[in-house]
This record gives sequence, C-alpha cells and structure tokens, in this order.
Amino acid sequence: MILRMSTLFLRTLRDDPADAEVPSHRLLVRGGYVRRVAPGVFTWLPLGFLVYRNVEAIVRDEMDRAGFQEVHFPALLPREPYEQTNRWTEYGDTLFRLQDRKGSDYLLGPTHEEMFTLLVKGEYSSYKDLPLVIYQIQSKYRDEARPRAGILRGREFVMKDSYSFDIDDEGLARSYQRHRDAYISTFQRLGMDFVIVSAMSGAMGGSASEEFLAPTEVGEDSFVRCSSCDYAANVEAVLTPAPSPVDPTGVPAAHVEQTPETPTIETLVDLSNARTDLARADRPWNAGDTLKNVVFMVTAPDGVRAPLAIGVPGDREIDMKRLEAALQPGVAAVFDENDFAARSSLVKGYIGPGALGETSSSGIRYLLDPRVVDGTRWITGANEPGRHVFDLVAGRDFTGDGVIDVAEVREGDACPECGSDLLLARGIEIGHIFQLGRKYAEALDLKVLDESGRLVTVTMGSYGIGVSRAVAAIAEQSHDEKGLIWPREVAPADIHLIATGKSDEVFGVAERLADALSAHGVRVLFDDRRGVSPGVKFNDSELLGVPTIVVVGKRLEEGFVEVKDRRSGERQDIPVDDVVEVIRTIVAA
RNA sequence: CGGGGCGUAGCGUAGUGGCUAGCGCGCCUGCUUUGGGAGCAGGAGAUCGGGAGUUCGAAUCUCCCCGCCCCGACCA
Repeated sequence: MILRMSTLFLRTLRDDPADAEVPSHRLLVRGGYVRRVAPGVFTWLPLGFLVYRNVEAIVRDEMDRAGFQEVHFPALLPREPYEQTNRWTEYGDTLFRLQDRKGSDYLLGPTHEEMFTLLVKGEYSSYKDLPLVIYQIQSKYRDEARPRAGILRGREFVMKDSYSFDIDDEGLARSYQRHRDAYISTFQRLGMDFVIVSAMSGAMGGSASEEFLAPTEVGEDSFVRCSSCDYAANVEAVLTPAPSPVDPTGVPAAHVEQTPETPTIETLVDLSNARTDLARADRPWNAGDTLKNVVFMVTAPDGVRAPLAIGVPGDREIDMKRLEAALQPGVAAVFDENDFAARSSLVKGYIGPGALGETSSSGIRYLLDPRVVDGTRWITGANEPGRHVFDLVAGRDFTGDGVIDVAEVREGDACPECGSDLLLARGIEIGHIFQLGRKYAEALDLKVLDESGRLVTVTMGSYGIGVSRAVAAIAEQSHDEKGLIWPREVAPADIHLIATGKSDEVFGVAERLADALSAHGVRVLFDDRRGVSPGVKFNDSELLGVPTIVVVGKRLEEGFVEVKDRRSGERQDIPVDDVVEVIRTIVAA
C-alpha cells in the first residue's frame, strides 16, 4: 500500500482549532484525521478512517477468535421493544427519538440489549442451543447533555457490543470470563495502557461488572488502585472498610451545648476549640470529629419522592456520583428551601440524629457512613438553631436505619482488600463487561426448555468496547508536543517516507523504495510532494504520528537514507541498499 | 438545566457608531528557493451566526432566536 501525499485527501492545520481542548481532539483535527459535522458528530477522513478500521479489525479479530459470532442490527429501531423494558421512558432525553411519516415512534439505538434478546428469542428455544455469544459493531446514538472532547464523547459513536446467553449462572460466569480474556488481548494489541476496575452495573441492572479504563488526566471516570495489592475500582464502586467497634466506656453522657452561629462544620470546629469548657484535653477537635447530616430528596423511577438523610464524618463530602450509583435507579437532589420549609423538624445547619430515622418523629430514613461504627463519639446537630450535641455515641445514643457508602473517596484511604493506601486517578472508559442476569430475558420473555423439559429464563451478559472512543483514547495516551504517535498496529501506515530536495534523483530513489517496501507488504505513507519545503514535511510527519519516518534527502549523495523512530526520536543512517531489509525488520518487530 | 466564555474567509484572528472589513496561515498564477512550517510579485475567497429594531450611517448599540467551547448537573 502506498498513500501519496501529493494526492491524499488531507489538509493539516498549522494552528490548533479554537474549539479543541484535550490533546486527542486537537491533534486528530490538526492532523486531518477527523472533522466535526455537528456537536458530538464527526467525519472520518482518509487517514482517520484507516486508523479507525485498524482498531475495528483488531476488536473484530479478538471477538472471532473467542468464538463469538458477528451480526448487524439496524441503528434505526422501533419503539415497542424499548417500551417493553421501560427504557423508552427510563433513558429519558438521552434517547434520540424520531417519527416516520405515519407518526410511528422510532429511536436511534443507544445500545441493543432488547434487539439481541428478541433475536435470540425468535430463533432459539432449547438449552441445547446455549451457550451463545453474538456481537455487532455498530453506530450508537445518545443525545448527550454535553458532548465533549471530540470523539472521546460523541453523540454518535461506534461500539462493539456483545451479549451472552446462558442457561445458568455458571455458564454466565464462563461467558463473562471469555470476554474478560478477549478484552485483555484486544487492548494489549491496541497498544493501550489500561486497568480493570470493579464497577457498578449502572442503569443496565445486573450484578458482576468491571470496567476497562485507559488512565489519562482527561478521563471522565475516577478510579482508585491500591498501592500494594491489585485492588482497583471505579470510585462509584469503592467499598469503605468499616473500622472495628470502639468501647465507649468512659465517654461522658451526651450533652447539648450552645453553639451560636455555627451552621457549618468549619465554624463548629473553631468554636469547639475556642471554648475551654468544650475543648478536648488530648488534641484539638477537627472536622472528622463531627457528624454531618445531609438530607436529599430521592425520586424513584415511578415518580415517588421521599427524603433521605445521610450521616458522614464532617471532613468528608458526599460524592454525588457515588450516591447516584448507590440509589440507582432512583435520583437524588439536595434538599432545597421548599423541602426544608415543608419539614419544620429539620433545622438547616443543625440537623442531628435525634430528628432522623424511620422510627423518629420525622420518619425520615437515616443511613450512616460505614465509619460511624458503634462506640464512635461525635459532635452533631441538636435540631435547634445554635445548638449542637457533644459526646453522642453511635450505638449508645443513636442508630441509623442502615449503612450507605457514598462519602467521597480520597487518595490515601484504606484499601478494602489489604488496608494499604489507595491511589486516585482518572481514566477513559474503553470497555465494560457485566453480568446482566435475567432482567432483559424476563422483560422480553426469553425462555428455553431445559433438560427436564421445563421453561427456564435465560441469563445474559452484556459487553461493550467503545471502538471510536478507543481511537481517541489511544491518541490521548500516545502523543507528544509535536503530534500523535500511533502504535504500529493501529497506525495509518507503517512508515512515513519523505522525499526532500530538488533533485529528480531523490524522488526517483524514494519512488523505488516505496515500491519495494509496498511489495513486501509494508504500508507506506509517501510524501512525494514537490516544491514543499523540508520543514513542512518534517513537521507533518511528526504531527501525523506514523511510527517510523524514513527520509530520502540530503544524505543520499553519500548513499544514506535516514530512518527515524517517531516515539524515541532516535535516527540512524542506513545505506540505500540495506533500507528495505532494515525497515522490514523494524516493521516486523 | 445552572454558571462562565464566545460566534468576522477553509483555519487562527484584529476591528466598541463613520471611507471599499484588516492581518497571518492555507488556496490560485508566475519567478526564485529546497534539511525544520521559504522569498518576491500578482490574485481568488466574508449574506461579519440569523431575524427584528434604533440611527443619516451598524460587524460595532438594543431585543429575540440559533450555535459553539469550558465548568457543574446528567450520562455505557
């Protein structure tokens, strides 16, 4: 393959596009790989499409190797199946909806659980047909509230989604593991740095779930990994280990104190330390000694609203993402002025356990952070303006209605597996595998006959890879200040051959070199443009990011061609006659 | 949906009521140049996001609408 830059449909930009912030977006646009068509909607140009297809080919190859079978659904789907699983409603504004000329409702598929389930239902009816895994690589549509970062988060994107169908949980576990293994090989071949983290299964429902994240600063997902063991989890799924109960013997009885003008944790701590009668003997009070009670209004999918109070140590905020994940499919919003006005027992800034709990006068469900174990003593609200209660002991003086693990996760928190420090980082979600279970099979009545002739509901798994997103994630992980640096497996070409100079000699040698390499299966991007200055060609080659750059130019007089490694910058002069062999070796490595 | 920023040629931008909307990149023609985004000369390319209004006169002021970017909310 020879791509000639003299005729290639490509225009690189000297300036960064004004609307691109993250490196992958900036470089993919500057390098002429993609162009924006509409918010979150992009066109792949020739070089970009080559990279995209390489990524897609690797994903497909690994699926096929695993024994999975490819199908292809339409992107345009009817409303009915999504009505049956309630997702026509649950997906909300994110769903692209449209109508045909008769006024019938359609949608552009955001994901295809329903369609796969119905397809299998229509064809299979026996346990002998299972297990089955089918997949597709298809454009997905989600009307995101805020598309961002170029193709990293678009409204149209390509996803590989597969679905497994098994008769029992053991089978599902095996299908899940086959995907996990296939994903590991896939991302390794894509040349990506990735971590596998425990995840919440989210809106899809289901149980076991892991995400494949590409660590990078621009990632939208936060995750932790342990500094010593191999524990890793999305922050939404991090488990906070509960400390052992403390013996409260010797802690004075709870006592209410006047604490005027202390509606915040900070003012409360300051006042407690400033008052000699309240100060601790051994050390100053700090925010972690206080118990902060935050009230939310939770809206269930059926629209029913109920308040929920959560008690966390005062030095921690509640992480809204963790809260949302814990409350799925309910949605939480912080109490607003109207909510407070309707609940006179709640004194904003001074809410305490005394007014909370299902058996209390308010009847508000009250859940506690795992750190609030029996015997721990707290300073907390006394449910009257300007008053707090001191030495309130969990288990002795108050109890919650349960535990909820939604406080913010911080670097240095204890690993739930081994207790070492957790490290916090960000990543791009490039793959997600999870065991759906029977949610969709039940909703759409997918059953097969088992060995004893009884109808049993099939159990399913769902597994996605963001194919177009992976292109951007690779760009994000693999670039420098000059441009992109593609891993060879996904690069648009193996070598970027530059002919530079005036002489026909140089161009003639380069032509013959391009032919020879191409004949050996080396993919050549050939800068055969006449009259373009060397600086432009060098800069373009660095921007475009083909892994090996070969220059036929000045040193040809002495019989040499330069071979440069894009990533390391290392260059070597190779005698003309040896170049083909040297490059073949590099490409094969 | 809330907060902030912005919309002038393919790209990046200047221009706060007054001549024909300026510049750089890119593009076209000619000559020169050829190892780090070349030089000279000539040229094409703009309904100044859209609409309404104020005014003798609007890219510039007012109102409405549309769109983009960032942060938050939301989201496999």
